[in-house]
Amino acid sequence: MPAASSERRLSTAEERRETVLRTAIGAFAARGYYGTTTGEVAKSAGISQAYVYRLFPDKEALFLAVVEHSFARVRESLADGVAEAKGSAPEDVLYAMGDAYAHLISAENTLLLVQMHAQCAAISEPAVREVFQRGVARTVEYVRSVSGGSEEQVQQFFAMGMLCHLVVAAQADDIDAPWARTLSKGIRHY
Amino acid sequence: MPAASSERRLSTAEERRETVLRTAIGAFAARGYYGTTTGEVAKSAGISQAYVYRLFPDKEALFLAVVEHSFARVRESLADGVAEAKGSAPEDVLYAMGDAYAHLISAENTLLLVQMHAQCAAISEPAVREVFQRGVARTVEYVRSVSGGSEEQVQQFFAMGMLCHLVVAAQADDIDAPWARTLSKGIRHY
DNA sequence: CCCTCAAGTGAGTAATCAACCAGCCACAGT
DNA sequence: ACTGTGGCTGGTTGATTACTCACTTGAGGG
Repeated sequence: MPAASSERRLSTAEERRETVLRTAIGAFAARGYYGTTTGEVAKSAGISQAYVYRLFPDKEALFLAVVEHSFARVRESLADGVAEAKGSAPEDVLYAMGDAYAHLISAENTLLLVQMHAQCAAISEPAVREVFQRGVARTVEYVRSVSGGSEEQVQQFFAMGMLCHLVVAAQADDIDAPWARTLSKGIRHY
Repeated sequence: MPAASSERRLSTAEERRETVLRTAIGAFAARGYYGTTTGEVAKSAGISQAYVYRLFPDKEALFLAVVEHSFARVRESLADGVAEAKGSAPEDVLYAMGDAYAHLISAENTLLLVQMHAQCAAISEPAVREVFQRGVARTVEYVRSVSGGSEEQVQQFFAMGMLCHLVVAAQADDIDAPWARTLSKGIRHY
């Protein structure tokens, strides 16, 4: 397919790389860095396993790209949230971002899962740790700057985000028990 | 098998099982369920890989035992904290438990790491999810009952706990940057 | 019609994994 | 001294893994 009208045309190899990236999020979401095979990634992208290695130098580079991509998507969605904030007070902006995040993780919960797995892999994979740190750093600074919230408010925002991870992993919102209700109280999910 | 003289004496096989359990925490802490081999577990316990399979039916059962054990240790340490609380108001008790937890994860940070990995493995391993749910449930109910805190207070307690996971994974307390200070603010570490 | 070149694959390889088995060895009971 | 038993291991297996390479296919240009 020739470039036709689009000016910023990617080469087809780069297109492939991007589709692999998108589908690989779904693959890594289930069992993380160690538990996901390059064969599964290939299958989810509809290409041969060998071709994964033409597009990415190795499994690690692939995973790093996936992690970076998912951090970027999260920040995008936070930005969408800001646009819908009811006011410009920190509380309004933070609330709107929380809402946007809640929408995101119910629409594409794979992003949430990849972030969890990245956090785990960061423990003993230095390259993952570096990317993870940068991702967290950028997100924290973004939230701080766009909301103008205090240190405590920003910290609280991320503490609630982490609580979401726990709620999802323990499937607390599918369970009707006091402990589950206590953990998920006030956490919106759509 | 005769009980010999001591009634409280464990059979040596069960002793072994317990030492394997303790050392396996360290092994799984690094790379989690999928990334840790039974050979590594054996090495950390100083036994042969084959003997791991005499003590535990399979890798999954071993990991489940490790997860359960680490949840139990966490609750133990929370209980220790309660004993040192300055008063009996929910705030006092919760603060004391937070302090005990902070001590625990700096003395044996492998526990924290195993909990993180269990949380990740819970996503796609039903057996792990079950054990993880039970562990979280018991801990939440323990914190609630012993502190007498409100739903919000208990939730807040666990949100801060989860924030600790993030801080550890991102090594935020080793980093001198605004984002890192914002995340770790008020989180005690010894 | 042939050449080129990039996209894409089938069939491997060497390494590693969980799990198993046959048996060694120290020691307790007789 | 003989024997059984439980703790423990070396050696192995079949499956799976990350990664490689020789090869095919198809489009475009001269």
